[in-house]
Amino acid sequence: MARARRVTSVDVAREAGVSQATVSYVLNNVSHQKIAEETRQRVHAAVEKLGYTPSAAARTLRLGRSDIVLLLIANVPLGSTAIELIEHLTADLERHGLSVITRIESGRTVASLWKDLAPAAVVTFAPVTKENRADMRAAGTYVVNVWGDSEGEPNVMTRGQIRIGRMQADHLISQGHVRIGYAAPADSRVRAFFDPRLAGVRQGCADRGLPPPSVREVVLDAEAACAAARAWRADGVTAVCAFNDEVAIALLAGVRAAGLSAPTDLAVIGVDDIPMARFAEPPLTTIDQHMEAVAAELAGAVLKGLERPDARRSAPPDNATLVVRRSA
Amino acid sequence: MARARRVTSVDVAREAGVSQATVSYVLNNVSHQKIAEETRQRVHAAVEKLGYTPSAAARTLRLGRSDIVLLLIANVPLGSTAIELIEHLTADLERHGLSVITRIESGRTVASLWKDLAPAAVVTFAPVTKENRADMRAAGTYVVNVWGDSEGEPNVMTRGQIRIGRMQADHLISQGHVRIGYAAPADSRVRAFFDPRLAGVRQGCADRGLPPPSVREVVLDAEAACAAARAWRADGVTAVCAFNDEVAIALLAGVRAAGLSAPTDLAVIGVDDIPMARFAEPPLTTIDQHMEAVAAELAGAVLKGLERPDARRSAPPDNATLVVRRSA
DNA sequence: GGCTCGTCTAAAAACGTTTCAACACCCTCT
DNA sequence: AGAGGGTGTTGAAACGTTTTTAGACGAGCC
Repeated sequence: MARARRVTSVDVAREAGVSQATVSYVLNNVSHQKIAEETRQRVHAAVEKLGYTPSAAARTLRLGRSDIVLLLIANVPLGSTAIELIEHLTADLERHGLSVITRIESGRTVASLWKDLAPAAVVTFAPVTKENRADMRAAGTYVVNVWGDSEGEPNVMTRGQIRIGRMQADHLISQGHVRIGYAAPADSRVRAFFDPRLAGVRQGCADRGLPPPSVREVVLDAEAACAAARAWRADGVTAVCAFNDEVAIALLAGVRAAGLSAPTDLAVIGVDDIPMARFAEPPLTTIDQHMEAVAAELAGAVLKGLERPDARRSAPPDNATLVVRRSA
Repeated sequence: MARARRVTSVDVAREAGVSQATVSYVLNNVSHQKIAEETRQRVHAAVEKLGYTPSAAARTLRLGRSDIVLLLIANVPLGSTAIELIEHLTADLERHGLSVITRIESGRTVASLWKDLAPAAVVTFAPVTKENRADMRAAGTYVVNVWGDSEGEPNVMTRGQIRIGRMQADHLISQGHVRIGYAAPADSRVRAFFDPRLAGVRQGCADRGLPPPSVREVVLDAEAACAAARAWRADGVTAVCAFNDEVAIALLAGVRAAGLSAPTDLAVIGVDDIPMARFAEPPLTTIDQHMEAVAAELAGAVLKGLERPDARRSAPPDNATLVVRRSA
């Protein structure tokens, strides 16, 4: 038995007793073409009756562009926070007819995939070379920078991430700490988020007239973390902002290993509020990001870039909350 | 300035002095059509010279199927193990001209995305309804089941995951434990991997004539884990296989909270060897999965399903290693 | 009535592939 | 000498959209 032929727009046209062109006009809500209300109804009825779904391939071929938004993600573990962000972003854009697709990237294979998909937009959570970005733009793909500072190009997430660092610093300072440390991740793949957060901490210190934070890398290893804790103590640092909860937890382990205790000897604050933060010894004080707000901002940027009429860019003021436990 | 026109196969044909059909035959290595070696060379030279890349959209339109492999992932945190699996799978399939794309799925929107992409294959790390699977198959998409038991349909990963559970049990038994427990994850979204691993543990116990494992859910919460630890002790259980390292670490926290100590009162073994396993108190004994082997097996299944000529299915015998630390 | 004008619909031309059917050409066989 | 059978190549027809261009129709105006 032959595979059932696909329902095409010409079938719909026949069913509705109109031409293929009219079907297209109706379905795409073309503005420069007036369609009689009654015709419109008939077309929609036919679509419904036949169960018509347009062929994305044909559409892409004709338009030279698909309805796909490509999310490039670095090959780094994705915590529940990241997953949540992706999910909200997917849902938000889906609502506007855009299909979000993610690609875990380690190498330089972006180009070929991009050519294959001809996506409407690319969101870069992973590093993309400047020339790749230029190529994409030249071909009409809208590129949203999330990764790194992207050499002067605007970066949507930066502002929010600075605020996160700022909140960390503010909390520690409000507890009376004066000499602040910053625990950087050893994994360079997460620099994208690390830089702005550190900037936020710097800002926080500067605004209160405190010395800039003392930055150290904390490897996820007990001895290394222990050494770092000791070094900070030796510098007179009494509280540390950690890049995220994982780093914070490793550091807490180091603190214990050094025979010190948190928060009296060294206070520690993380970011993300991962499930395990509760089990840390002591339970970890941290910053909980509101991913639906972050996602909404990102989705807004994409829609604005695509010049969708319904793109309303609402800057979310409250994208994070402080969760006070016992470590700071 | 008008956007530069795309280089098409007709340009290549003109440059090489042959017809479009010939270009297509050469580039696709069509078997039923003989091509003179000299012509073949000319075509390749022209492709090179003009920098021709075929339009995936046109190809998809014509063939009704794209070169995309869609990875459906549950909206669950992806540890480095999972990321590694995805990366290897991507690389493996890329080598065969297939583009891997992942989709983080929480809802039922698979269908629309699938229709848009017309992927060659779908790999389900997330639940997909039976009828969705049937639809896809009917449309010619090859579906690789990874999630759950999929109602009798073959599942590529099951065998390997059973082996993981088996290894956990074997280690504990070799240490002299007789009454074994199984710490199940509270998150139902990971059942796909949970069921077969538990089956492996059951098998291990049965083969040595031991009673079946006592299964308890361990929520990622200190008190809950503490209660679970006590309950197991009360049942005479002396060692527990945890679904993964996170569960194991939570359980270890529970053991400490209960005033017990591992491994003397309760031995614990995990799966995955996540970075944090080293910091657990005591350092966690666990199973390290070899993701390149697992990915290779998965890639083999996909290629076999697509009937690619170069699909060689090598069953990897050694997909995991025991990492002995101090918790068991 | 003839004219323009506005509103609506339709025919047809792309978009860039793959593949069927046909065709030249040369060689061999009867 | 003509038929038959590979070889290597090609023209043209799909695939399912969107969009341009043109046309039909009725109404209003001189």
